[in-house]
Amino acid sequence: MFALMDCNNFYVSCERVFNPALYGRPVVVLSNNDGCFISRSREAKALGLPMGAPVFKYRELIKKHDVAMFSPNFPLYGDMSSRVMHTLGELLPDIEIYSIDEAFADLQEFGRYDLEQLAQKVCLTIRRNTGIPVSVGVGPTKTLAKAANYLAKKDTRYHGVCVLENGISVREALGNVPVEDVWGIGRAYGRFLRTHSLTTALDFSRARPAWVRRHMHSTGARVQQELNGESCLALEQVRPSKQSICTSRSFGTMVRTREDLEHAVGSFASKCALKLRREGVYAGLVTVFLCTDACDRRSDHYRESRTAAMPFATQSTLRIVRYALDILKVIFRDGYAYKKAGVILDGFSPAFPSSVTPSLFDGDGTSAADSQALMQAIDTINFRYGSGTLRLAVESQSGWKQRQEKLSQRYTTCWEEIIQVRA
DNA sequence: TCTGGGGTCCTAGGACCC
DNA sequence: TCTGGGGTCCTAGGACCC
Repeated sequence: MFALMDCNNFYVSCERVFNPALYGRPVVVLSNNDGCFISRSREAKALGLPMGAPVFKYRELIKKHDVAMFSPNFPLYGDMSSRVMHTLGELLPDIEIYSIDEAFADLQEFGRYDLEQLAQKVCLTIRRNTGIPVSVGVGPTKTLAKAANYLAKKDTRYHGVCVLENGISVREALGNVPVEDVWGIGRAYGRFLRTHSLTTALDFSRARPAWVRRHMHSTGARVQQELNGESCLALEQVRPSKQSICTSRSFGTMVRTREDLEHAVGSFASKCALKLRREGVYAGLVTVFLCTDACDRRSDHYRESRTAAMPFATQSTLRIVRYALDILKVIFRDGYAYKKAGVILDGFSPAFPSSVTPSLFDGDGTSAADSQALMQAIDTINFRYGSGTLRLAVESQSGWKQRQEKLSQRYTTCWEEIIQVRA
């Protein structure tokens, strides 16, 4: 059996832990740039604020019901996530951290336990240790555990825990899961399946396997097998290393000059290089993209991206930023109001020096080893004294700031912003 | 008249996830 | 005025190899 633990409206719950006045009130957390809703409390959902909807369309409703809004505070959510996962790992030793707010657990060694009780213990302990409310779904496959979790959250009768153990309870439950909400199906396939009168997870599980494979390929076939109790997806306890790394942002106000875009793209490239070093891999390709506002119907649009192959794979901020800025020179067009830009790294090699061949004719005077030591020194200083303590001149926020008007404190990761308690 | 068979690698596009 | 950011996997098709 597998369990899936999922935090309830995680980002909102993180804000509430440090601001108890928010309990019982409608609360939302916004996307970067304060653009749309990415986490909603139960009260906010009840008001009809949809996931992913732009904030400006709901101004009146927000004002009328005094909805509390927050800019996203990822340092806080990341730290709270690791606390939740730590507690979960103490209760259930074999876990796969699937996302910032979800983890699977293999329950093989709990064969003789009452799984319902075990799941309840998980909820209570995580709530007590971290303040974060969670739901737990249990089933014979990961996909069924996901479906169980969906029901645990959706249907209040389950009180946050749903265990699908025998064939009958599985079938009953799957009849209550809309087909597009099955893990791995999604909106597009959901629409397609509905045109063939397959509206629930149960309908889909009973469709002809050959038909499913023809229209939804191997992925769809696997989803169906998993729904029918045949486990195809194992617990992945070691996270596979990343294949690409991306840093991109929308701008708070339009960016028009090349200089301002250089500040943005330089900052994104530098951030990518840092992520690359944390991942422990070397990038061979740099991509830069930029675009005007796709939602703006009055102005001309321009979007372009270009990829450059670097002469050898690197982790160096200096090199990666230089290549990114070179690409920007090529794709930048004067006269447009840019809304968004980003940098992507891929073409990874695992480790230096075994699989990275340095260039014999590399002309910038720094050996790979020197640049390695330099990056390490910069990272150490920035870790100790705060990110951005040492940075390139081009990394600057001038001209491309994001909107971030409702930011809460970094209560758990920054001494200056630690919570204050009055006696 | 008539033109094989078996591969690999890469990319773009479309789907999915959180 | 105003619409996020960061990932994965799969397939088809083209270019190339012998």
